[in-house]
Amino acid sequence: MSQSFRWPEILDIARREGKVSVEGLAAHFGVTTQTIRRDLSDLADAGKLERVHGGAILPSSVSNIGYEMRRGLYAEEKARIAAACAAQIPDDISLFLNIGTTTEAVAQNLLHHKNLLVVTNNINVATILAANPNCEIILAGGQLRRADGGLIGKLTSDAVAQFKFDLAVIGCSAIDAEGDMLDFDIQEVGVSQTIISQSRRVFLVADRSKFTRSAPAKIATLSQIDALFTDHPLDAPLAARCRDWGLATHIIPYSSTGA
Amino acid sequence: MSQSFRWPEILDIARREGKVSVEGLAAHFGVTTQTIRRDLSDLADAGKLERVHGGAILPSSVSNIGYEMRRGLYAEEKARIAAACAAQIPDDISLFLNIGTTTEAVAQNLLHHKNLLVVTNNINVATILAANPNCEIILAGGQLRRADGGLIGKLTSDAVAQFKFDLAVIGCSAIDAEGDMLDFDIQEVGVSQTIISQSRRVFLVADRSKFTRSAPAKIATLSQIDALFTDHPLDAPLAARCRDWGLATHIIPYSSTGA
DNA sequence: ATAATAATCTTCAAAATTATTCATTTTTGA
DNA sequence: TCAAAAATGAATAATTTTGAAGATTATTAT
Repeated sequence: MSQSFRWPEILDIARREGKVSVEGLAAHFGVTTQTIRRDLSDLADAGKLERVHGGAILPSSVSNIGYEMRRGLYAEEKARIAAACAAQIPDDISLFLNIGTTTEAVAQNLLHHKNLLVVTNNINVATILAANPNCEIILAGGQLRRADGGLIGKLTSDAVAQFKFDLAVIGCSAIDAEGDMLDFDIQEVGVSQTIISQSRRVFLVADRSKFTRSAPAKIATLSQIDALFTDHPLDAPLAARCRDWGLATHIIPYSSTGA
Repeated sequence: MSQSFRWPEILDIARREGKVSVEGLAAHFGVTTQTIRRDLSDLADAGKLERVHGGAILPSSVSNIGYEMRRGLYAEEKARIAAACAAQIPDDISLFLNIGTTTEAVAQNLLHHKNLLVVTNNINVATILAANPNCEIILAGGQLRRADGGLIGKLTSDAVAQFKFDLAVIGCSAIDAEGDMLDFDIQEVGVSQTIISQSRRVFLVADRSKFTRSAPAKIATLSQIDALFTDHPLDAPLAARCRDWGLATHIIPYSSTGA
């Protein structure tokens, strides 16, 4: 079985898109679907791809696909929340950005900030902010979670504990009616708690979906947070609590003309 | 078999496009397809290309190291060195991979290894190996060096010091005639020394250019290394020393047929 | 569960690519 | 200049790849 001309390009597309379709490749190369099927089964035999009905996927990317899809949920909302949050972040500070697609969106909006010292446990945040030459980036160590590029574990907490931040921007998996911030992963909770304890101010970014979900592990209560950025007004009881706690709530509705 | 004046240009096109076609080259050079076929099979015999129906593509070890690195100096040598090194790495071990394009190429060749615990201070290595579901990845923390995605500094050394590795694969900026490994960045030297001290075995990967350069900071001597992977035979005096030290030297010449 | 639809596998002939051989042209070294 | 060596092009046979048609299997909708 010799190789084909198309193999490297098919693999390239697969690595970029996470998947390839028989139809799409046939159109792309101008050959019949039959030929593409032969290519894909050869590549699958070689262990480079995994065959599925209608195409092929990367052998590993099963978990990554979930992440890419999750990234799409409420993407517009996240972008607006992130822009509003970034607008409240001054230059010349030390800043922590933790795991989460919304914090990644915040990083995207910090590309023109000056003189930031950014610490993060999110490999994507580091990659995004590398494009900003006016900020120093420190990556906390830890075990890599493929699902979202997060770094977690004792190593992470230890690293975070060595800093003191002017500001931390964090996310969470869920917020319940009592105003408790929750997460799925107990290891991530430990890291988040360390972050909060090491930060002078804390911003929480959370799209509306977080208020209707639940998760098992408690990170902290909203009373420990300085500002909340979200896209939908809070229920009246929770809003009242937040007022009592002195929490600044920034509501950026989906329809608003964002910054 | 002497070489043709077309060879360098064919390789140049191949590196740029990833592939070359018999028809295209025949038109480009104004010769018959027959002549181009002879060129391509010569280049394939020399291991510089891989023949496919209708043309040729880069050898797989070269093509999957990515466009950016392919453009670099001694890119193919690095790819071959990396493939040979990865072939000597068993499954089921704890492994450290440090900064360097060659170690990144090694990571590329570890995508089908099983049950590895990989620790790295190279953000690119983490990204590459994330595609291997059969290995756990731990990123050492530290300050991000944009130039190469390396993580360096005290945070990095501290993180590394918490592990003990079955094997470490490291690179260096230069190797001098006395057999000393040298580097440009003093912070990176500290990390490398910690790595060596925490590893049961150490592999050094270094293309030929490292033997003709110099750098200010000393990492260690080759006597502390277990195996060296390079692409060009060592000078007689240095080779003699390495023999005395019991260093296993793997010479993978440019013309060899890659793994 | 069953039918309908889509995707895949199998087989085979047509088309394209390649290897082989040999004559011709070009280069090289005395 | 000449002869030997190398490179090229052309013709043919051998091989490989491709697309098409029908049978089989998987997925989806009712």
